[in-house]
Amino acid sequence: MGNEKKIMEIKVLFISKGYKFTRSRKAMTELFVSTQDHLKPEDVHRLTKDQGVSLPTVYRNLDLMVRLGVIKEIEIHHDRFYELVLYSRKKLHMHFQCRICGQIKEYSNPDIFKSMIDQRDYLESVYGDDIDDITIIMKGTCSACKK
Amino acid sequence: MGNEKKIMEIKVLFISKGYKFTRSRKAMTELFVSTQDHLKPEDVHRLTKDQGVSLPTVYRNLDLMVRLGVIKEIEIHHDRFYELVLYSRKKLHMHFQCRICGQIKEYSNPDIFKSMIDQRDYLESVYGDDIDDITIIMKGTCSACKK
DNA sequence: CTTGATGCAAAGGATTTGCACAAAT
DNA sequence: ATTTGTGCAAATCCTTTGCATCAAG
Repeated sequence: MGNEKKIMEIKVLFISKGYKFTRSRKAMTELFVSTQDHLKPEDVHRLTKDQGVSLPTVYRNLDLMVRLGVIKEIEIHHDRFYELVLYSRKKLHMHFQCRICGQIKEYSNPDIFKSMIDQRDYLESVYGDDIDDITIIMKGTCSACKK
Repeated sequence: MGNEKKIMEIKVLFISKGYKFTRSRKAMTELFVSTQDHLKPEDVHRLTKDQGVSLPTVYRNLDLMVRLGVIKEIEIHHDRFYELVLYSRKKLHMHFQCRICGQIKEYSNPDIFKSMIDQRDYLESVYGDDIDDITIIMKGTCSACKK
């Protein structure tokens, strides 16, 4: 799906829930749609402040976009990161952070995903809980830093 | 293994790495050995301050105990929790937090653990990274709150 | 127009640090 | 005796909030 179409759909989502699609929200939406990176609040601010977005507004809209299901928050090593999830259709996120270079990458392997879903179903039946979100954070040494 | 023996082994670990086994570290060690709970820094402080442990010291020693591998930190919903891991022998931690009551519980199911280890080995071979730690955080509605 | 959103500045809360003193080896 | 650890108070950092103003629908 093209970025323009995604942005338009997110705009409609905001409006359908009674929120305005303001200049700030447009700038943040465009940012998340156009990057694969995991962004900290300060990153979002750095990349949108030339469009007049203040830091409190970044925080307020990150919260809102999480509640709307546009982006997802993950916490690693005392930092918050946000990434677009609206089009990921999966409720399962698997990240790897290298202890040396600090870089975060996402593992998205269909076989593993399928296996994790099976495991979720099994855990639900064993413990009786409803599980609606799974975040997996792995740490270690990345292939580049191993050399 | 008895708690006394664990405490003694942790004491030896501190000393073998050149750290002193002070009153504060003893109090914190005894606390973690004697509870199954996931404790926040403020919890640790509340439960040790009558033994004269200050909040900065709690933070300093939590960091140290993580580095020594005595305890592990997990971050959920903007909170830090710590738990004893020295005797858990597993490098895999699976937690569930209920969105309603906020309670955290640990899933420790041997079948799932074995399956996750297999998946880790597979991911290492596919991506070429060394994975030494896996934290899984699941969210949803717990069996008690579902009723 | 009307309501919600924003910027600014200030407040808040958790975590960290400087330093003189205390305590463990 | 020597070196590390600690308490206290203050500083720092990230995040949130109050409020007057602005702008989207």
